Amino acid sequence: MANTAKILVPDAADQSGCVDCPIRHQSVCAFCLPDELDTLEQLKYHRHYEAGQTIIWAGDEMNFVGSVVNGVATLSHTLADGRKQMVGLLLPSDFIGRPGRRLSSYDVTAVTDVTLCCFRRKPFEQLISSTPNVAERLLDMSLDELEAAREWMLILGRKSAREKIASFLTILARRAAKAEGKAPGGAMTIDLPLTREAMADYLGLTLETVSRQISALKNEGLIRLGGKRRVDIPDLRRLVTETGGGTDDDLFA
Amino acid sequence: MANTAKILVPDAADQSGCVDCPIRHQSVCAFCLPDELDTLEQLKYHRHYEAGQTIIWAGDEMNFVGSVVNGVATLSHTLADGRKQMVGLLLPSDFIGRPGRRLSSYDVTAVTDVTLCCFRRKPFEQLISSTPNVAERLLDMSLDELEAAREWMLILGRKSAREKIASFLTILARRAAKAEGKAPGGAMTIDLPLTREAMADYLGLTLETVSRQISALKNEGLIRLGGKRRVDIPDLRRLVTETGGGTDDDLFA
DNA sequence: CGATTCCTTGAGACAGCTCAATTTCGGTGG
DNA sequence: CCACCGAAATTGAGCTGTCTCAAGGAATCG
Repeated sequence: MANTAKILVPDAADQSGCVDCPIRHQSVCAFCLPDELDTLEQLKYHRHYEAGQTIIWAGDEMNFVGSVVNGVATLSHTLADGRKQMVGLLLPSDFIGRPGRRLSSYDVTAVTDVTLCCFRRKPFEQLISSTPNVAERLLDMSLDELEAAREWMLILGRKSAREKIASFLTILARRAAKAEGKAPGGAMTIDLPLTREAMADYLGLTLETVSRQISALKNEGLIRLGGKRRVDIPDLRRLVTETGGGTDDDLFA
Repeated sequence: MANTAKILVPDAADQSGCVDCPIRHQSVCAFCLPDELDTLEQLKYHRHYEAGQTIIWAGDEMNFVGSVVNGVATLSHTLADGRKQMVGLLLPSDFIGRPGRRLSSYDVTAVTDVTLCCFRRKPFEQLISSTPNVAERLLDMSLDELEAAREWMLILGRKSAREKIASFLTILARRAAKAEGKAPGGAMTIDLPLTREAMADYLGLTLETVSRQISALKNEGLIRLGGKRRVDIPDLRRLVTETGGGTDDDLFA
């Protein structure tokens, strides 16, 4: 059930080559040479999931690995009593799955419609051994994720609710700027990919507290809301001031 | 200053070969063949730090990477106002530093006397390219650390103080058992490598709350204390019950 | 055995949680 | 285009777990 990808629409990317792939230069294949790309092209296949669908349950067998091509997905831990903590926010080019692991350690959920570029796990494991460029890129991506996780730990362990929200918005703003190839700063508008509840699961808060803090930032003019999901940041620098510090300090260093 | 390793005593391990190294089969060199070990042997050198010494400050230049041979070290983030969150607990065989990164992202501190087996960064980076066995092991270790960080995020974000303490003790017990090659379970005794304050920094609590929760577990007979640092766990299963669940569930699966 | 560091315990304050209405947004069908 | 509906978000009031501030007590080291 969990692995049953729903075909939403015929996918142009399935036909077109890796060369035109939107995540070509950020994903696990970023370092690949043209002939290596040809090999990948043989092995890859796309899967589609609707917003809200569970891609994999924690503990389920996972016979593929892959990259997010479009959309947003989350990794999360759930306790027996229902408490939930998000542990990964997967944007386009992020990698799902672990070579050498048969069972998923997390619940993986599509929060928007999602397209994955997948490889069956076994062939991909061979690929890693035979293609140093893939292994090297995967190591680098994993170390980036580890750093992000550790920054996140600082937020979870030591920041106030207000600082958590400010930090989260700043992270999104920075990622959005990077994705668009701009430098973050000044005035920006971001689209929240997550509901208040999902933000709460990200930040270790309740959805009510998230809502209250967002309202507070709004009332103080640090942000403006357009609908529920659109956030205007008139001055990113001022928002960063509210994060309590951390890596974000270097944002404008 | 930060990189000035203090020589405590002449070190036998400096003379003896990698073959006799206590972390030979867990560390980054675990997969190396005998001839590869010879190469490493040429490059490696040992450093010693006293308990309490800072090995590297966040932002400092780090011209080496290395493995913990003896002792315990921590990685931590510190905010401008002094709030601190530990983000890594490094035991023997754990790796310090990131290939390709010139500056340290964390404060690295020796909490006991520590011996590191080091490589200068540049040669090590070449080593990774030329020795797939090292690269592969490093990837695997990094992914293990990422999983540990994500488990830790669940603890930080969603668990109560009592559950945090129980989780922490359970993690230590499991690691200790693994290091001794035993299966965790039944009655165990562990040595806390950390002060109450360091435990608080690990768990995102204050030292007073840590102390109170440890006292509570003691008064309920879930643990016994021998001195400040020795903890008797009469029945690990019962302690696991108090962790609130998570990965620890599978401990006896 | 004295000193220092670490730990424990207490009392009061407060941030964030819980429970409970409303309100707003965004989509859907008339 | 408008009225309606359900999901998501907001806001309020009271509670509770953890923090803060403060005082004393134990372990470890010279």
